[in-house]
Amino acid sequence: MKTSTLQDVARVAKVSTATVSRTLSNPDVVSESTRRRVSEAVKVTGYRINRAARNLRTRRAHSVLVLLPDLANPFFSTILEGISRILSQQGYSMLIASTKQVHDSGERLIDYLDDARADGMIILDGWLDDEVLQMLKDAPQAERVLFACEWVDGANFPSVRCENRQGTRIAVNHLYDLGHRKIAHVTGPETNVISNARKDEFIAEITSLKLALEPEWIIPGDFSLSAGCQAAQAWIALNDRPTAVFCASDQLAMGFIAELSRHDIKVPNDVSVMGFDDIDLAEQFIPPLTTIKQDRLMIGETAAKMLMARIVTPNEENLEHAAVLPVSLVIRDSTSPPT
Amino acid sequence: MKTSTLQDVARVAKVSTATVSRTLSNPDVVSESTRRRVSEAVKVTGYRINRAARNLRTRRAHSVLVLLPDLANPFFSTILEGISRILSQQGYSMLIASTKQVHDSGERLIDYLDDARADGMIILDGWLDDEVLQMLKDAPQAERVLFACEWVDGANFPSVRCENRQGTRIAVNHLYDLGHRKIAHVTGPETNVISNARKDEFIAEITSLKLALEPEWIIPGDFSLSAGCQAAQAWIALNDRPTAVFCASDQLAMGFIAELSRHDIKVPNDVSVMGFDDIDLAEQFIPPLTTIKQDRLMIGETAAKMLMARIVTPNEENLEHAAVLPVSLVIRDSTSPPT
DNA sequence: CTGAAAGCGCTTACAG
DNA sequence: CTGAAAGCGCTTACAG
Repeated sequence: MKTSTLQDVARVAKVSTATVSRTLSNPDVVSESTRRRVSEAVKVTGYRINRAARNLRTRRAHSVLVLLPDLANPFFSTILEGISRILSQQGYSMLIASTKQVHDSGERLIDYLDDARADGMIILDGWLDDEVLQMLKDAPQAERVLFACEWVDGANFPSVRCENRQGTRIAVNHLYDLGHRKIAHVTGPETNVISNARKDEFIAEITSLKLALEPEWIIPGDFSLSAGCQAAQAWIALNDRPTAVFCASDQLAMGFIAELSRHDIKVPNDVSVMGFDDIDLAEQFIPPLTTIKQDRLMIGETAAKMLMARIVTPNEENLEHAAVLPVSLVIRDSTSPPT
Repeated sequence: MKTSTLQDVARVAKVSTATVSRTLSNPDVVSESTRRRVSEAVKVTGYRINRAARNLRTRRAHSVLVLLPDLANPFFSTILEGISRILSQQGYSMLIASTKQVHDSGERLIDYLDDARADGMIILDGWLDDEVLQMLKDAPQAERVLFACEWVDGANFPSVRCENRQGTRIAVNHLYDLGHRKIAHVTGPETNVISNARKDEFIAEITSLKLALEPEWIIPGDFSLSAGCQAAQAWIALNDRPTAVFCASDQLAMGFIAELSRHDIKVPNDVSVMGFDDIDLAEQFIPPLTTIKQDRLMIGETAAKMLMARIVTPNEENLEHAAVLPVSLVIRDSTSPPT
């Protein structure tokens, strides 16, 4: 049972391959009777288009690369779901790679675009080497590279992100409204744009609320569970402990709380803790986590739509260049008035 | 800056395209001096192979589809990492799709193989329709379809899975050794092969240990957090509550514990609870979860290696057909002797 | 509305 | 060791 080609269909339908091709991709331009004959022939032969051939001919890979920092990070799964939904609607496939593996295999990221494996890429990694970044920036394909969640200050890549600063203000004000006046912040990684946006806005908002802010109340972290544990130790060691802690990610908050619980410190009774992201587990955590929700499905869908627009109509004038999506406060049980 | 082709390289190196192609794919067959000239020309022209062209010519997609039930499920991320590692070593790309999206887009799963989008597929979804399954089974491409974690009773697909039955015995005996004599089981989905393997073995082991087993002690679930919550309510409602509960997944166990904590029932003081899988969060959960660890990285790597062997040498006689990987007991804080 | 023909960029027998 | 040539399976101007 060899797979049949356009030729086979053409022979059975007694038309040219050109006509079969048209019937399949643009049925309106052929006559009713031709359309019927071709569909019949397609059915009889069990024809499936050969995408490798179509890709070569149309100079399109019909696929998009999604670059993750780390495949094992569950933060990204819902974003992938959103991306994949849009791509698959448009007949595109989703290729996945992690930065580390691309690097280890000796490839350059730009190769994916150059060698016709992908028509564009969505980068979810804020940790690209300057060298890699420079290479992307200089390439003519740069306009088919889009950042989601992360972005690059100074570079002109299209991007999708959430309202990091507004989310931070909402978080601080939630704690303030509960009555907290001494609020600490556990940051994400020092050199990360998201992390810095949240940290800067945290400081700005604390200042504008005229609250005290000791330098030790900004506790350095890196978005991970284990950094959250370490941050908790730092908080425990403080003489003058803030009554509330705003963590730059849910994972940080969970690690923070887990470590506190090992020291018999109760959340929210002894200290209020909140996160950022609203990952799936935030709701099931004990206590369920108060956090700032990012709509990750929408981030994924928006990123895919913006990229597809650039792929399909590359020279369009008014392409959306940046989307900043709203966030919302989700109040659960890890925050309460200070006691 | 148009991308250059083999032709361009050939022109610069003053050889034929055939020679350039050989130099790139099989350097040993060309002369030293040719090799130098060609590499030089490749550098000068910035040549990148066009994979669409190569794929068409070699009748290989150089990519593998990984099918997930649900992109948003973090259980799979480490498996993907393992798969991707092996694929990328061999110059293959990883395509990701979810069963639902394939279905919604009106495609058939087998199309991915038929239309030259993928050379093989790894299925991580145990929920395929009978119809879809039948179509895969009958297809000549069936030998390039491999199941991982999940498998299909009766069908002859190659598969990779962990020692579900042995893991279950280890779990039951861990609880038994702690002194528990009344042990409940929260199952996975009713029609799932993994779930049933674990349930059947649970019953067998309880029986062989000559322990009591009331019908209500087998609590139906479906691997999810929320099913775990419901199972906890069922357990709470029992007159004669088992002192230990073996859950068929970590997510179930976490939901179970979360719900108990809402009712002020302490784990492990009031009841011991353990899971299965050892997902990333098991360690950070409160209390850290005792569980049976599946090495998901190894599952992914093994699956990819087995599939690649079938793709590269399809007619090999002694291809490995099934791999069953070991599991191990990870003792943390959610289990203790009964009080 | 339809067909003949060129060509996308490679690889690979075949011949030398 | 190397080259000329065919061909993978499509799509798309061009001509009618």
